[in-house]
Amino acid sequence: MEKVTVKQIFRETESFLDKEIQVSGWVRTVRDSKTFGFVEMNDGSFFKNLQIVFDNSLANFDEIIKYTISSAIIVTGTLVESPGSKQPFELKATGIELEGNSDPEYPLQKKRHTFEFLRTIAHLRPRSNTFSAVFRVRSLAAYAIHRFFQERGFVYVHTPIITGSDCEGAGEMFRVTTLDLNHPPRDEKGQIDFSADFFGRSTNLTVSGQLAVETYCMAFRNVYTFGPTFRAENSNTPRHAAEFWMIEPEMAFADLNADMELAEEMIKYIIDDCLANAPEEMEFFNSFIDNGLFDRLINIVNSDFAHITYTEAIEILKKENAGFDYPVDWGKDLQTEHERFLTEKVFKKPVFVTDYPKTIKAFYMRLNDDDKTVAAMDLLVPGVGEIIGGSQREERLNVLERRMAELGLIKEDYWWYLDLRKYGGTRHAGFGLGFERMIMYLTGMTNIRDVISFPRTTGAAEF
RNA sequence: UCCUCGAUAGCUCUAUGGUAGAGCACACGGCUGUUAACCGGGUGGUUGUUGGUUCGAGUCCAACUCGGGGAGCCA
Repeated sequence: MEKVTVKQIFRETESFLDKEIQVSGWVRTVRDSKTFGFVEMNDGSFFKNLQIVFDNSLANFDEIIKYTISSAIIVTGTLVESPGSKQPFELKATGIELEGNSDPEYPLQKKRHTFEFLRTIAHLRPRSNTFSAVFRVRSLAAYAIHRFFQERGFVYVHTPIITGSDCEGAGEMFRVTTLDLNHPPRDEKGQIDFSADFFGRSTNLTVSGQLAVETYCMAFRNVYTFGPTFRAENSNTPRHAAEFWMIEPEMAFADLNADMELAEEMIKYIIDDCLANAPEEMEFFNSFIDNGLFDRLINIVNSDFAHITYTEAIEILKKENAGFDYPVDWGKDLQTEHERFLTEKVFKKPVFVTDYPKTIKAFYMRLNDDDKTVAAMDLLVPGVGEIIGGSQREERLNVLERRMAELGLIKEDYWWYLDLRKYGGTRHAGFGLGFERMIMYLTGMTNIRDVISFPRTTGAAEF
């Protein structure tokens, strides 16, 4: 007898109709009557459940009607067209075996739970509809991202998780150490002596693979990283986690315009791919999580992203004067309320904001001819805000060294980074995409804790 | 870190300062095509913790703990 998955049954129904098959999975609910009953079963291969019909001709009928939610079962039977309107077919069971019982205290009920409660049972929540859909889409989106870059000849580079450079400059870092924290070795000044540490120096978890991937960019032309990053920021919001995944492409012989073209193409590719390959999940999100989701995503795919410079953005915001809590002034960074106003009220679609003042951006961003702004871009999207930050990098050694000096950075710490400008440096550009923020945008989920399997946030690392 | 809201049965939530409640889950009974099945009766409580006000506190006050939302920072 052929063992099949629920996904196969849904995708190739014709080849299984009126045939005897075997399926296995977990009970979602049992509805029983005096002489017959229904088991709703999910086998993990597919978002939707399979309805199984059984009656008291089965020897273990009395046990089956008592199966608890999430019991593991193996079912044999014939796939038939269903008289019910809620499903096209059902499995008429000739045998149902209990593989593993589920304790009656199983905490997931059939009714709705709050996401807050489900976070406390992060080991069980993938069995719920919402999380089944979220993590299936997360997997597909990751694959789509790899395919997008691989199809374009980008080389996937694994940059280190443990980094010896304490100069990535993207936020607070987690220290990595094997020193005895109760009795750390001290130098003559009484400072902790990290030369006695495992790596012979102070090390941290990476906050960005960008500087490292730039080195491979100068060898492979077009490259990308896709891996975990860590920020020890004490920020407690629905959009921040201490451990999250980031995609960072980097292109040689490319300027800021090419960078933005790549970002726009990538966003559209991921959306298209998930709509095509996870239609049931996306339908679920549109119906139960975010009613405007399809309209928004289709609008993104079909529209050209807007482009404005930071200076133009400031002019628009000053003219609109929409009662902002924070003042709008050239030289100050855009606040969340300003970003959302631009993308949600002014443009009503994704918008690239470019050419920020050099004083509010990182040292490696390429200085524009006006000597005041840098070739940086942020992509703002309705609902989420900033989803991508990128720039053309400063390839001119003397300008880069001058910028570092202005910001008080020590040249010797960046010796290998500066070497790239000495040995055949070229224009190059890249960006960073927060993977979880992309998933939030794709699914309509509003809390980052609900798109990471086991989220790590300030004060929370259960599981 | 700051501001703000919240914490009552396993879950989701009601309860004017005066007897602790419902739906779901769970166990039991009923029902010949159910659809988060339905119907019946049943089990289930240190009201987050500590202290205070009061004849009397789930309810009012204070601190703490945990959680949500907003802000800062960012992806």
